[in-house]
Amino acid sequence: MSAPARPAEPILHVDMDAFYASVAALRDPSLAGKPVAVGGAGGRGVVASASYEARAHGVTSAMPMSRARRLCPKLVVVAPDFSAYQRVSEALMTLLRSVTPLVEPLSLDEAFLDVGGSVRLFGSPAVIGEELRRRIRRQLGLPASVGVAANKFLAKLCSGKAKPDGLLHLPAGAELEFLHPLDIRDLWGVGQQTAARLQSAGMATVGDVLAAPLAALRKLVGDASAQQLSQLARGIDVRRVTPYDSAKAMSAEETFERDVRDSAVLRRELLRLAERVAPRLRRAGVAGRTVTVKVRRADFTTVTRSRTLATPVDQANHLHDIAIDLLAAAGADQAPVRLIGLAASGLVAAEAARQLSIGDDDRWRLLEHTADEARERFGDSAMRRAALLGDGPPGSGDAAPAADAWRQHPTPRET
DNA sequence: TCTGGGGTCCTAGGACCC
DNA sequence: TCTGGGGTCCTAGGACCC
Repeated sequence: MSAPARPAEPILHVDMDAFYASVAALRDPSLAGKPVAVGGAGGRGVVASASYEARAHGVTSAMPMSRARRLCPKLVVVAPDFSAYQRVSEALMTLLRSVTPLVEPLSLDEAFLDVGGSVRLFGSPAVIGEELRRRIRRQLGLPASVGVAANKFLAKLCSGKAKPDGLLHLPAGAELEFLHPLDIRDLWGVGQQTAARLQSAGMATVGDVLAAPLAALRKLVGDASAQQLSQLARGIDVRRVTPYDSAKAMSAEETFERDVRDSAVLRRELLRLAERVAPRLRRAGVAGRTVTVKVRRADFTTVTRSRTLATPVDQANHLHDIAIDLLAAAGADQAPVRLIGLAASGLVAAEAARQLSIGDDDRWRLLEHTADEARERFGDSAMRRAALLGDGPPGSGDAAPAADAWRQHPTPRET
């Protein structure tokens, strides 16, 4: 008995349509058919997701909400609810995994599937794609689009062209004809800057990139991008569908409603950010070797300062101590600050980190571990630092003194 | 028009080692 | 006495993606 041949186009890209806006309409049916934008309603909010009715007025994601409202006066603005998206996402991924274990989530609402081994059970990739769309609609009540092609790049391109609520199958052999007339912005990795560079050299379509000598591309966009663009323009993409990839960094950041000059407020916000990042590190069982503070000034210039440690960290108090130093190094006291961020990267397994740590302060570890358990049981608001109690949202002005308790413990040494 | 938040990857320069 | 080249790590900045 011979196994069925692997189909020529085994890759699916499944992508929910206007995901956050669709979930909002599902929860509040009165929103159906209306122009809806999900995102920050504050002065500095941007659109995270717009319904197709809103898009008809020119509203797009990442657009400042103030501009979206001008473009579409009847726009209904809805605050994001990430726990709801998370629940829908988990149901979606479970549904996708019923077809193949080779599911690679790209974000909450999209994933690649390699269905090469599933065709005997479930039919051709296009048949599987249509069945998934039906089941997503029936079980989740939401529209999704699907691309079917020979590789990830082409499948994602197809799902984009199939939107909204459609499926596009690109048969093997038709790739070049399909790609040739597309805009350079359709190439993965070509954004505003790269597009401008390519255009300056007279390139407008994927066909133009295909015809360009590799050396010319290298001069325009650098070695790695040139190599990638050249391959993609030929419809070549050798990336495999990989079901699990460990995180490389974890971060949190906050844009203030009003620019902040008070460094005490900045230090307190760093504590709040450390309290968001540290539990996530521990939940994932990792610790960070490198800590980075990001400061965006009122004029939108962005400065980062980082430090790599001999001992990886996963405790908020350690993150905060290092962040305070980096904040000063970033010159945060020199101009009003618009945004502040904190990241842990160079993640290593926490067990390995423990063995590296010298003179570990066990009481702090116990304290944070206890806090983790309380959060697991009662939710994230269960445990809060005394220094942060009574705080309003960032930028609301009330400045509590920094907690002295934070200073009373050793900080991991630098390399 | 006035620009969120969470990520990944690339580039370039300098330190350091062999 | 002056000068190599490659490899790796670290830092800073930036482009891009959803």
